[in-house]
Amino acid sequence: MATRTPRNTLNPELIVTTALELMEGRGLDSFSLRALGGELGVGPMAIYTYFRNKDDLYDAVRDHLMGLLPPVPPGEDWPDQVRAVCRGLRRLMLQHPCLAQLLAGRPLSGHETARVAEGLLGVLRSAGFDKETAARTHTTLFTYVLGATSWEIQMASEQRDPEGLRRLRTTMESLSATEFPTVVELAPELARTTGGEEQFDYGLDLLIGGLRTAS
Amino acid sequence: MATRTPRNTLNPELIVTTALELMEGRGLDSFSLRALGGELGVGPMAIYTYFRNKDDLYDAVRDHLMGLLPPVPPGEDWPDQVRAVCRGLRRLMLQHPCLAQLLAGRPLSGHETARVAEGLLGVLRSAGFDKETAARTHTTLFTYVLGATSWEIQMASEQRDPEGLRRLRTTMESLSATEFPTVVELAPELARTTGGEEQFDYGLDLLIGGLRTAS
DNA sequence: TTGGTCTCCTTACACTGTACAGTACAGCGT
DNA sequence: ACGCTGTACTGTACAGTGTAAGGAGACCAA
Repeated sequence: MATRTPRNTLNPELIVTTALELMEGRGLDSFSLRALGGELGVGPMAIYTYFRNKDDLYDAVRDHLMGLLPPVPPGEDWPDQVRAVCRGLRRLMLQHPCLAQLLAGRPLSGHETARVAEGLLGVLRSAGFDKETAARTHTTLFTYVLGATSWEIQMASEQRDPEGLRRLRTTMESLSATEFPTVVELAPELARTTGGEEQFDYGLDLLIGGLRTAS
Repeated sequence: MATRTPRNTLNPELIVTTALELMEGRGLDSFSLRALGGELGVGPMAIYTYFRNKDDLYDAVRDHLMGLLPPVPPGEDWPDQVRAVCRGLRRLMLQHPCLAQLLAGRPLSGHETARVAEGLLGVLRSAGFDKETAARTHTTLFTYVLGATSWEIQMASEQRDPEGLRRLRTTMESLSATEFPTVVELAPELARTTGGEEQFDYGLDLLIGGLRTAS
């Protein structure tokens, strides 16, 4: 008991931001309470003073990240506003890859998350959509962004990893051109459309186009 | 060493099907190689004779599940065929909830997975889409189904769990009606649109509608 | 009979989240 | 100034995890 860490070195905000740094630095999979405690100069159990368990900490980090989303730009027509919100969420997920896993693994909660939902729902209601259509559209857009961007992130990380790249190649080469002619024929296009803003906007514009003609 | 398990009790197919049963029974999160070995009457390390590691086993289970997807129904127009493929994948994910996590966590690979891609790409090419549009549309549809159905599964499991239900309620009640008027106003609709075939088809038809007008 | 290969076993290591109990300190009412 | 209580953090321990390393028995070819 020679050196004892002073009192009140910890608080929820510090824990969340430090946890976020670790998640982004070494990846969410190798994030552990022991590593977090080590970074904070504290034992792993100290975290439990502020969070009930690891999942609660995950929720807090997720909500913190959602707080970084800019508000909806005013004064544009609704398709541009919808585009802005969806692109913003995609950008945020790309800048913080752990956000994709945090969003996929647990149900939504938190103040900042509600703020984001409020923004998108407000746009849709102002555009004249009735309650049910606004809710349906919100869920559709959100799940599209989630699925498309998660996929993009995963593919990008697979292509960064040499082992993953080798796996992709051998997978492609093992496909018989007689059994899967279309896949083999479209291999270059498929490789090109596994991510990128262009691919994201393509699907987003399909949704918005469908919304336009439906209303 | 009184009783020794006989030789050749194991093979990849048996391991995959047994692993699948365990994942569906107790959930993918609590699946472990020790539990799998126990179910097979074998030590955990025996699995490594047939799979390089746990992720390789995941890939095999995923591909096995993809093999359960029925082929594309012939003789219909392309929107109905696209609907059939997407609905089929959703149904499969709902019947085997672990499939969602297996699809989200690792890149695609495997023979049966390629078969599914071949089916959808073939529909799109036959419908007259050019190579690039077919590839883009394929990726868009796939990521939409993945995101929407993963979300649906997660919300359903949250609503089954009493603790999760309580969490959802308190989250909703904690939202100030003055700060988040639209979210509070649309709470009933949002709760209704977190899943279900109707919600899934709504988004799917937006995409197909967008495709129709775009071409 | 010998040698090799295949299949499964045992042991061990470095981790994980977290339950439980203990300890030092701050601020309180008396 | 005293003792009490609550807070913040520590230490230890438990039940798990994936998997690396090496060993042992069974089969088969020579």
